[in-house]
Amino acid sequence: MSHWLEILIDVPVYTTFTYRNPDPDAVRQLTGCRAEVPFGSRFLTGYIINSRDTLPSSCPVPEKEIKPIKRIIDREALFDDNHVQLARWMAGFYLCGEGEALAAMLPSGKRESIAPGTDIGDVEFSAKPFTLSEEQINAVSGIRESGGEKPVYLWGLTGSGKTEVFLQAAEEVMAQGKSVIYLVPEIALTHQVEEAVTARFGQCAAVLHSGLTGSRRLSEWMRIKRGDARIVVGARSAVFAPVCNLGLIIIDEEHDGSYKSGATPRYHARQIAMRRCADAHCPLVMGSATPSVEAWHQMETGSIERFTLTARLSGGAPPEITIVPLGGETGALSSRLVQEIREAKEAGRQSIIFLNRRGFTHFFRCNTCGYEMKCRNCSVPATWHRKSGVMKCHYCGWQSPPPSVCPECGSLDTGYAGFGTEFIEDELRSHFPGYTIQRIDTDTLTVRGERKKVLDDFRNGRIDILLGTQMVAKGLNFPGVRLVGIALADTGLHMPDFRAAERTFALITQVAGRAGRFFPDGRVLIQTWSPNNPAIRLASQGNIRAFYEWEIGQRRMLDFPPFCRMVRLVFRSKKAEIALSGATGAAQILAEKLGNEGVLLGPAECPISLISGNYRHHIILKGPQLAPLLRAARHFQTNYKPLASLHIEYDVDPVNVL
DNA sequence: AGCACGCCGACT
DNA sequence: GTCGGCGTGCTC
Repeated sequence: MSHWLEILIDVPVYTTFTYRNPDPDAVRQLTGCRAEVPFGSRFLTGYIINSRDTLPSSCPVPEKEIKPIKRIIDREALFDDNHVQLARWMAGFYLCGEGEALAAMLPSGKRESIAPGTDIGDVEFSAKPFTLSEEQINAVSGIRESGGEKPVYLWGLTGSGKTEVFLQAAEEVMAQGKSVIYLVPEIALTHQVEEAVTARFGQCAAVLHSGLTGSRRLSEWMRIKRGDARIVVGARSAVFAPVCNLGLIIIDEEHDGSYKSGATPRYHARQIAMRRCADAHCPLVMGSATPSVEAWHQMETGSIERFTLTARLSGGAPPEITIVPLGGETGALSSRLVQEIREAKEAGRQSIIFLNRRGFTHFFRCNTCGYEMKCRNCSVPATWHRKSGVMKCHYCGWQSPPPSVCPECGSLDTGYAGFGTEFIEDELRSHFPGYTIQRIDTDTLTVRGERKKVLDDFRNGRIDILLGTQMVAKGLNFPGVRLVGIALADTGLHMPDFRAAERTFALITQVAGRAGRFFPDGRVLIQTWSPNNPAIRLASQGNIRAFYEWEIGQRRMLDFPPFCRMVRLVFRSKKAEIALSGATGAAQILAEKLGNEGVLLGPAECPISLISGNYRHHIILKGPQLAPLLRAARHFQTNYKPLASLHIEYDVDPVNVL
């Protein structure tokens, strides 16, 4: 009966397209299905958002020139009007096309990049119903009573029992016939939560993340859509799960940066969750030991309800944390750290050594002329990987043989500096020849399932020292660990990014949480060049409140979030002049449109001015209210068409500004 | 985004 | 004389 189909397409244009329905008499629901459509000279996937008998007045094309769709892809609808409404809102909020927004929500959209992660963790909770502490009971009723009015936050250290509260709240909501979305930061952690959720809720659990194969993802999606699954565990994009009758969204490890999408549309799962929960009038609960500064500020000002969990349920005690100032030692491991590793082993216990930097050494430099080797395509140093014998770029993967003399001046007086995990591994082996030592980072893990084996070995005591990057920090719990050593706490500290302190603090606190969860004698050593830096000092004192007070003071003083909102525009081009002139021209238009409702910073080179051969300049719009910033950016976006060789990225509420 | 159309330099 | 560079405009 419907002759015309309104269709969204995943291209950066800001309109819907109208197509002819080749089979208007068929009785079949087309809205919510995908279709293959001719688009210019090619065929693309389109999303049917409406079907109607009269031609939409907005359609600029004469009736006879409207093309028919080629075929319908789906047998039953993938999405409904809620998704379309959400996509419309997202497109406005995140400055993208509606088709791009819808495509990002659906299981068949462009694949999100897969974050490197571990593929197994362990389960820190049992499947049985729990006996909850008083604090936990209060938190559960807080969630129940929040009724969607304001989000609830569970603030508590690792092991304080957040997960049990989440599961209890989920159970209550599901008992009322409603559905739950349970977000975790990365695929690695979905497995352990999935196991717990499946153990508790059986077949009504589903998983959704970009690591699943397309068909598996689609079948999980449809199970959820049909109401066969009522609790969904997943990473960022699971916030779009098509649950029937949404009753609760849980965001575990809320502070984690992977909730922010790194590609257009650059949405934040927390923002989407707030929107969905507000629409559904249902509770939103987040949890972390180290909340984002924004969330903390909202707790202080009362727009998020905080519940504090203090009890350490696993029977351990907070670890003793010691700062080891660097200097005066040769090598990467201080004698203090070496001594503590030995003592742990002699006590029959294990150590974890953490360093957030891969490779052997981070810099190659010439002591004569000051030359520093950089990636050819990116403005970042090339890292020496000794085992594979190459200099590598961690941004674009560029590789080059290591120079034997300075390529600039020919001097033989060259050296390496800035050690990585590979270097530490070497040093550990020479200090502890009889110990079993295992390194875990993206360089050592090539075979799928290898991580699980290494982590199982470690848990079962077959490894004395586990060494690695973030991978050893997130979500893992090992009963036998006595010592956690942070080889260098400073790595993220000096990044030219207003969140550097926040990230450093969170990372140290999270890593420290790996020690002493099951024994009262957990120890953490933090090696650093900056022992007096507030992020490091306060993390070592376990003084979380003091850190937020200090950091929020800094943000207030410098007028950064949460005291302002930001929209960032990145102009990139293979040609430096085009990136620069694009940004300069845009700045004029934007500044004029913005008026006095915000300030425009830049244009300036991005801190990482070249990535994969693209020169990058940016502009940051900053102001007390987001709406005027969005208006200015949207005005620019619609009225200004850049050269094809210039790419503009829009980032609303950016999480990093590199 | 991608792709075609269209107008100016070094090649069989 | 042509091949092909990438600037420009459009996609129902």
